[in-house]
Amino acid sequence: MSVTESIASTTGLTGKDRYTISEVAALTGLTAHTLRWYERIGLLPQVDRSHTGQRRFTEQDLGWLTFVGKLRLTGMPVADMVRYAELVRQGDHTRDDRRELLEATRRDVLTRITELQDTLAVLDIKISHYGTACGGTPS
Amino acid sequence: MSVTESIASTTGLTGKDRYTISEVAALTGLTAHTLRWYERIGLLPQVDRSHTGQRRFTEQDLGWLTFVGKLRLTGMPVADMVRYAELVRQGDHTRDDRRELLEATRRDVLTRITELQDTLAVLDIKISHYGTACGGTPS
DNA sequence: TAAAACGTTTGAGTGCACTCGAAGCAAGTA
DNA sequence: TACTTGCTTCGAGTGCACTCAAACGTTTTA
Repeated sequence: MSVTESIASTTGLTGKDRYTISEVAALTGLTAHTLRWYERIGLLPQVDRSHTGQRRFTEQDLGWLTFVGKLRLTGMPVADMVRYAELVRQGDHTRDDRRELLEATRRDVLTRITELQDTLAVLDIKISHYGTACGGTPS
Repeated sequence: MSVTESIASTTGLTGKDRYTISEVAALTGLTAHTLRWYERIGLLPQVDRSHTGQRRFTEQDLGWLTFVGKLRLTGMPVADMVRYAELVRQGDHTRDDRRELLEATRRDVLTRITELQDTLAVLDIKISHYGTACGGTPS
């Protein structure tokens, strides 16, 4: 979604409606290899093809990839993301499952934020020890 | 450090000063295999041995493992943790390097927290869409 | 038209962080 | 004494998420 928006906002247009694999690689930071792999495992829906069989990504695909990128940052396993993608493909009757999956993910993210803040506190303590000339062993 | 402290606070003693590998496994959640592997790669300092050659972990070791656990949560590669452990072993003249390493890690952690909060916002938007009966495709 | 740049597929390889198995020794228990 | 449990080492295996190679087809530029 945000990639789509940024294209729209920086070009003043809706943007092209078809992107080659190398364009998408440049936009997302993923490699072409990874994009093909994502499609193969079902993390990307069936990508449109040109008349010669080359991939042509839509803005929807870009939006989905941006979201997947965020999920990846949470440490969600690819298999779970594939599961979510499958639910989306299966249509409207999976809405409850999807919401639940997202809520579980949300809880995980909150936990991870807490863990990281905890770690941050430990790091600050250690760094402050180094800052002063206290000479303690950092264990 | 916190493991040591919690032992001290729950037993009212300083705690034993030597722990078997299975005790440490139970305390840290790591497997005995992993603990041996940590020592082998230099992530743990040389662990003391009993007269029969069995490992006897000290409270210092426990504290170090707790810290390593925190670093692991940040996604720091094991190789970097080994590097830090080496600096500690090399003594006081590596203090500056160590502080710098910790400060770089601190910056990484802050970045990751920001990323996660960003992801949280996206999740909240999506969840709110599911919460209301808006029927939009989540892409 | 020729060359380069980019695309396709399948299947195999890589790097990380464990994780396990096998073979064997040592201490404690019935 | 026999059994159980736990320890040792070494090297191989696992699961994840890519990552690459090979062989070939297509599109664009000079």
